[in-house]
Amino acid sequence: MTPEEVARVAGVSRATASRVVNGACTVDESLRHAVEKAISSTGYLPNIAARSLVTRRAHAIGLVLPDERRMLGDPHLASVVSGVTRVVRPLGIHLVLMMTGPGTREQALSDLRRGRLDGVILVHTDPADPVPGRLIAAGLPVVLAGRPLQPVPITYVDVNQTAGAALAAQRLKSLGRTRIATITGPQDTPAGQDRLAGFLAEVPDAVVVHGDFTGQSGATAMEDLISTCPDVDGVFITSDLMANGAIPVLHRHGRKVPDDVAIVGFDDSSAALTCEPELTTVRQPITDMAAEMARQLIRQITEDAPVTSVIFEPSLVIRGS
Amino acid sequence: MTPEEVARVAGVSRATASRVVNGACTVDESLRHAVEKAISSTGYLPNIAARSLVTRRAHAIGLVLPDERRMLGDPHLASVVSGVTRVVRPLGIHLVLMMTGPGTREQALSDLRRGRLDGVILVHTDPADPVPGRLIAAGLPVVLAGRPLQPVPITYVDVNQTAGAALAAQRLKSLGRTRIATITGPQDTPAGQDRLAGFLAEVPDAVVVHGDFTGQSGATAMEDLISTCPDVDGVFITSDLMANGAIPVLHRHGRKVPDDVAIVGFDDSSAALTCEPELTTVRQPITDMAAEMARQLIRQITEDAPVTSVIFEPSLVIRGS
DNA sequence: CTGAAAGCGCTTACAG
DNA sequence: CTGAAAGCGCTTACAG
Repeated sequence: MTPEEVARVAGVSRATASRVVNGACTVDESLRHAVEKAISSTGYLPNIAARSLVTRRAHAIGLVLPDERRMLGDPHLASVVSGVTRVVRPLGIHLVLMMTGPGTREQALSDLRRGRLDGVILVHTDPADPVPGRLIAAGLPVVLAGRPLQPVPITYVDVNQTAGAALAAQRLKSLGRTRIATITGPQDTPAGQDRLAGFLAEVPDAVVVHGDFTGQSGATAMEDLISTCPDVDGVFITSDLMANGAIPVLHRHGRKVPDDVAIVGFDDSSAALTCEPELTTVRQPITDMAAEMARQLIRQITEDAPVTSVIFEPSLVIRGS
Repeated sequence: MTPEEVARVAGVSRATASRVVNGACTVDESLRHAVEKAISSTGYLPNIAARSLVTRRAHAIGLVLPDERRMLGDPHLASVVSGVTRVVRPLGIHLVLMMTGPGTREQALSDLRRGRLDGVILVHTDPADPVPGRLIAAGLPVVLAGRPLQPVPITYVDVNQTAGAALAAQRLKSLGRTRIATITGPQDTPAGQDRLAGFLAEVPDAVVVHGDFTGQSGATAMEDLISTCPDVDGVFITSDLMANGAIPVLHRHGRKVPDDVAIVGFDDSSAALTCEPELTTVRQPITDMAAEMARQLIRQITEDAPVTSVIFEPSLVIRGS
């Protein structure tokens, strides 16, 4: 269990034992072998705190999420965690989850500074939040999930929102729909803006009703839409969650999906499968995107890489709507 | 930034500075004041790795989740994280998320042993998984989310599943329903078993159809139920997710909810609100339960508390179904 | 109540 | 290639 023990059993010094543990290539083959044997026979596990103290690396990254209210019912969380875990786990890096609460936005910053965290991934950050700016100013490793509202020099990964919206438009048009509408996301977010702009570029005369990505807002927006534009026959609903709320409203008004009204969603989250019928939607590869965020963050930590952005291409998943 | 600096500015020794930082009560008031001033003027933040090295405490706990496939679409994750965060954050304890992947179940155990984690909360552990047993055997701090299938001496927190099922039964009976059924959860889990047993205790002649808590299984089970028992007028669906899948099937068969068939779910997760109509359901206070798990775990870590179990009472949330 | 000193378990120049 | 030694930043008996 103790490093001295390992060294003694292997007949070498502690320094050599340490070198073997850390995979240094400047160790004689026979000594390396002896040490490896000693390690497995003693069941030795190096103490991370001691290592961190000298290497100045915590081997932990933070995933900073919005508050509980905004996360509840969010179908992405598990996928994001899964994607980050996939790259972080093999490296022995811990993923620490920080859900924003009242007065705790500075926690990540402080953890970074005191060496408890090597970097952070920021999800759904409020544009008014000063913390990201301070992280960048301090030169600390940080990656954003999604393009920031203001163009700041920060690494982020996103899906090509505009292209996704175009995919939805093309689908609706190829179905021969002529009275087309869209239910938007919040217009103070890049995703909300881009999905609308991308759609209007393809369907300039689309009817626009505003939502905020939640199921509740999808239902309300659909009520609006039906009364404003009763002959609507195709709608691009810019999140699966909103589609989930909107489709029952159509049913209640006696419209069949997709016969009377065709629907295309956005996300391809688990919410797409709880729609009835199952939702045709624009797929965002969330898990892969999360994995890429982790990779970018680790690059920044280990080799202070330049600021970049990586954009994934969306695809259309055709189901029953 | 460095502890020497703080000590020098305050005109005391490093030991005294350290005592103030750690809130020792054996420090003269005036010195304490000087140190506090020096800390804030220098912006000093103690290094956690160094502290961990000597206190042998990582100030981090693990939340061990099932694999991605089982977590996808799980509406509880955000609530659990939120509840744990609520107690852990003020204590400066990190929450590290470990999503089980192939060949990684031992990670938590190894982290615990090498002092990277002070304890773990295990969620939805596979009954066949040997890891929990080894954790207990090693005397490591661990808390289970939900009663274990086999009675093992381990601390857990759960909801009173039987009482919850009884609540559902009483609701259906009070509505005057006479042809009552239930869609069960997996019968190899305590929750699945208890919700069925509790319901049958109240409605011995209930029709029983099996599900596995997923939306997909809810839909399938409801198809079965309608053909087996076309005059059913009330059903206890033992998870909100299953209800989410089952209700559209009823609509498709022309049954109105709740007029023709009344539905009671279980969980009161976000899935209850995406049902149409909104779901009447048995509420499990997941966030409070998660907070309690964290508290129990911390007690074990700091004072090796005895094994206990704490059971929360469910309540009925009446909505539109 | 306070300070000098030892020690927690590692890594890594520095000699050899 | 290898080992003796210093040092990472803390805490905590131990004297005083």
